[in-house]
Amino acid sequence: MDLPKEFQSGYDHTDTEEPLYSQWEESGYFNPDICIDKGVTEKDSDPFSMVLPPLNVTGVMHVGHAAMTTIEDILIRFARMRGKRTLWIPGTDHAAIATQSKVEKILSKEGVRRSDLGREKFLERVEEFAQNSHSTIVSQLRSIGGSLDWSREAFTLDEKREKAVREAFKRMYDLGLIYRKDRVVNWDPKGQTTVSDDEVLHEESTGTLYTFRYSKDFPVPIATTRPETKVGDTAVAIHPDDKRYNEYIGTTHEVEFAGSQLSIQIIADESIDPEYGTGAVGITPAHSMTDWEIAERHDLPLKQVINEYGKMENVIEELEGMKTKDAREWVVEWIKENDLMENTEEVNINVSKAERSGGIIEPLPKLQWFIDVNKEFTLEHSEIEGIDSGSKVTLKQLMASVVKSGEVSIIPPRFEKVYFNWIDNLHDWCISRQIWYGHRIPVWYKGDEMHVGHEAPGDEWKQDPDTLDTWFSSGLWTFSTLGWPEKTDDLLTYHPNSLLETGYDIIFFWVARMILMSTCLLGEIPFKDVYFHGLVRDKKGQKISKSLGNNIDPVDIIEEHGADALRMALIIGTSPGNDANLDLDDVRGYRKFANKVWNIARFIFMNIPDEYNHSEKPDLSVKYQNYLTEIQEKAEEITEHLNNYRLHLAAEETYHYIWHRLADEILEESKDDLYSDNADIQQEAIWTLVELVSISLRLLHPIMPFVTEAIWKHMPTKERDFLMVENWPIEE
RNA sequence: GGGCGCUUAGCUCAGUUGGUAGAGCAACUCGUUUACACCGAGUAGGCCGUAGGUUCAAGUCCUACAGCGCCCACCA
Repeated sequence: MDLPKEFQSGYDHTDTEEPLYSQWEESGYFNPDICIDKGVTEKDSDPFSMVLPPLNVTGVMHVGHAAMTTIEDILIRFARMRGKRTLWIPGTDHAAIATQSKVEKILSKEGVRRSDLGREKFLERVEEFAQNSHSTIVSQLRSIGGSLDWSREAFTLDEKREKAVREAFKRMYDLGLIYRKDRVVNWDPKGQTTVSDDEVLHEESTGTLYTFRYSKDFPVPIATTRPETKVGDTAVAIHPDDKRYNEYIGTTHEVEFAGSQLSIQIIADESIDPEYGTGAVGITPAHSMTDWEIAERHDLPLKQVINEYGKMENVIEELEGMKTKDAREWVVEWIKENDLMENTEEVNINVSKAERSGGIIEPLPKLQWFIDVNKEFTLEHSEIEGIDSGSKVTLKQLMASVVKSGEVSIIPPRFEKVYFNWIDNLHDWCISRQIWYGHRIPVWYKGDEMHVGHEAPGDEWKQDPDTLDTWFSSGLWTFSTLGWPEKTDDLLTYHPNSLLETGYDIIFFWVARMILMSTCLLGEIPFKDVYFHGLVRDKKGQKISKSLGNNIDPVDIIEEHGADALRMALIIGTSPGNDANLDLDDVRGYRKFANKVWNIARFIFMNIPDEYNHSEKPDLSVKYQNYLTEIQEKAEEITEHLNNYRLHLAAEETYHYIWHRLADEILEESKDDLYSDNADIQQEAIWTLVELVSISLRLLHPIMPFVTEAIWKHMPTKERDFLMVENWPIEE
């Protein structure tokens, strides 16, 4: 066969990949409905659905995103070729705090603060920024070859998702699961907002543990690392069995400490460790989460002495307005001057910081919105294994049970432990934020009246100024992208999702929250399988970070070596849940592989006789029959690997077969027959080789879609217009 | 304080259910005007972290230990 022009030399990804992606897109095959219309997918075949973890509109993609997209695209293409109704929904996440602080940083370079602009103007700037990021991200997803259904693209902050958010909020409020209360929250003084427990990072550090008494006649010494908060104490707690102090339980003492009049009750609480410090803890209900919980149990009064800016308040004049750090020194001095200090000791402490802003968390009492994870409610409708419709459940129980029963299965399974451990320690989720970018809390106030719903009941009603934690809307993602709360066909067909593929770093933030939302609101699991991939590190195994300057831009790699090569490098040598290193030498190697595949096909096509008809199968000698049996077995193995999410093994097997078996051996062993004068022998050889390359290309397509599709255009065995919708070599 | 992962060829890592070790890269030798130098043929290189145990058989299962890394946890 005469080779077409583009086939006369080596493979060049630069003039292949972009046009191919456009052709795929124009074909409509990324959309399962069109696949059915065009007859490449059976109307009643099994669905296979997945969402792309929505990418934050904070910036551009990095190699980690490229790896994620690659893994998902491989599984999606595999499912599509197996004839499933395959849906993969793209989307972006507004990433509230992250995006807002990014834009604030940009503005600060212009010398502008958000308060200078006001809410509306500021939000315009954020949206402009988000829009730009979005365009970049979308083009990056395309360049990697992601076969996403763009017609269903979603954004966590678009109109449809807003509807879902408000509906979810209202339903959970009506169930009593969302409540508004004054309680101690993680306050980030730098970001000027609350954050959830999961957004707080604990850093090891050293500090001083001060042991002292409030006053000379106070019966028990206490120990603390934060003396400045002690002006807000309302109790001292001891263990009920602690013989040293239990005669004082139930007594109240009026003391004057650091200029403040304190009324200290001595109470007994099981949570106190008699071994630590003095065994007596000064309880500061307003400025410590655990103290607040103790205070709740004992109905203790609360006294706030630190404000939202991390400064002292409600204290004597000398301290008023002082930063906590300076106040600590002042109070320590006061203790010493009054001869109350009994001991000081260097100890390890944890410093709690806000994940995004780096601000040091100040626990403060604030009126906020929460999701109650322990409250019992009636799950009206349930399709969850082991939980009947109408059962009394808590969110914690729901979250635990679907994983315990195996209805949601986690890969690799070791992450189940991590998940359960998180649930065991779970507290109510603070969902309100004081930032501007995000879903406004769907609650309106008029005087003492409150309305929860989709819109304001009237003109005089004022909406809550706060916004929702970004993970509230992300938690709805598996069904908000399918049209919920409408009962759409998509929702019926594609929910629960078949698979969720994401990084293990967001197991709590996102995976757990999706399970919470879906089980609660739909009475359904959000997905059947969860596959966790690891982090992508640099060649030396170092974490990729700006400060190390080892950032690798996937777009640069794609331009230089091609998306296929990058995809292969990101898959081979990795295993589920483990971090992987990306070495550019590997990418170069796989680029060679793409060229190799190209040349294998070129060689075979060159040797196809002009009047060739592949449907006329010749009689095959044992040698050629064996080649076919062998590839069939290979294909079964590879299929098995893909079915079990062992992508790295599938890729390796495919690579190895094509290069070192098909090219190095089979092609060489067939050359004599190809050049034979005997037409039958020639026919036998070429027919088998065409068959082998046809199967090979189909096996390789999910992993290296571009080069395989480019070759497929010239395949004599082609049944459909694109390889991406051809049948997988192994039937289910 | 609790939990998890890793430790296998010079480097980076695979090794699904236990059957006397694999890949890529690097190195070395040789070859090639005939699909591909983005090539081929070949060579060398490993008490599979340490110590025990289970088993006919262990890189693979169990126990302990060590080094490295990670996650969770507000001992005030």
